[in-house]
Amino acid sequence: MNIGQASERSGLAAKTIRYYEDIGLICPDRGANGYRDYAEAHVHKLLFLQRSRGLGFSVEECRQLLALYEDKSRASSDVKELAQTKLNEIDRKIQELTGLRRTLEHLVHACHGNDRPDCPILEELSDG
Amino acid sequence: MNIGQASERSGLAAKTIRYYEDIGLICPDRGANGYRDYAEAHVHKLLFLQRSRGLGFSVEECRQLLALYEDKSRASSDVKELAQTKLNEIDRKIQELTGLRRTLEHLVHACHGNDRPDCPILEELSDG
DNA sequence: TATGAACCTTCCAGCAACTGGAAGGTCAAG
DNA sequence: CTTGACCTTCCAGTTGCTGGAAGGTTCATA
Repeated sequence: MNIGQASERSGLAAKTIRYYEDIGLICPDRGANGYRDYAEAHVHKLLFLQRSRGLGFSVEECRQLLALYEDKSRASSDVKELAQTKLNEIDRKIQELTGLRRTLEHLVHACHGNDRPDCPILEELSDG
Repeated sequence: MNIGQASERSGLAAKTIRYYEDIGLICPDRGANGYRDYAEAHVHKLLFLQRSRGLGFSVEECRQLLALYEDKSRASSDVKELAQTKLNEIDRKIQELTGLRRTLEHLVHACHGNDRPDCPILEELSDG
């Protein structure tokens, strides 16, 4: 199938699929007209990428996961380790954002938000 | 003062400060030797930037906040709106990450993580 | 006075992970 | 035969810096 359909099937933009090819993640055949030609296996791989990206793995991590996926002799502990690391990262991000949220909410609350120029948000940003 | 000290005082890397100058956020004087020369007011502005970036505002949003800060006739509601929008964004991000976290934790839990190749994480990524 | 370290300058390139657009080739329908 | 929807490649831009090269300045010390 052409890239348009592969895009529709995988949920990835055609541009993104070409980019993944550029960086060596996926390599479709080519038709006589030079068009890329995707088989089911390719779509499967694209979906794998779409899902793992959606889970917050970086493209490089996706490359590792894909390699593990295709390595029939892999140990599941390798995959688990990758996922656990990512889980920890996500936890850290959530904590950071939650802290931010608290501060910002506090500021928004303190600001009366009217026509007058005095503003606790700017004061805080200015004076720490 | 030179950029090195401005960097130390503001907590921003010298490179970052030069970058902020490139994009027109801050414009120090220059000494006879061509060195940048920062006054207290500049350091103040840099600290403002450092704090607002730390609160998750984009550089463009920081530019707006800075403009509001320097506009003596601004309304505090303008600032509050910006902060509220950012707060909503942060909320959305937290929710998204929390969803991710749940999924990933589920997968990590389901994977026995041993030497054998069968792995629920890869199965999920592969088959959705 | 010379020298060396520690500053400072500009410019160019690159990171992630795409996205947009230009310029052009191909294909199917009417 | 034309129109419009595809497809191709290539180049540039996004965000927010960061690293490095090549060179100028300043200051303390030998």
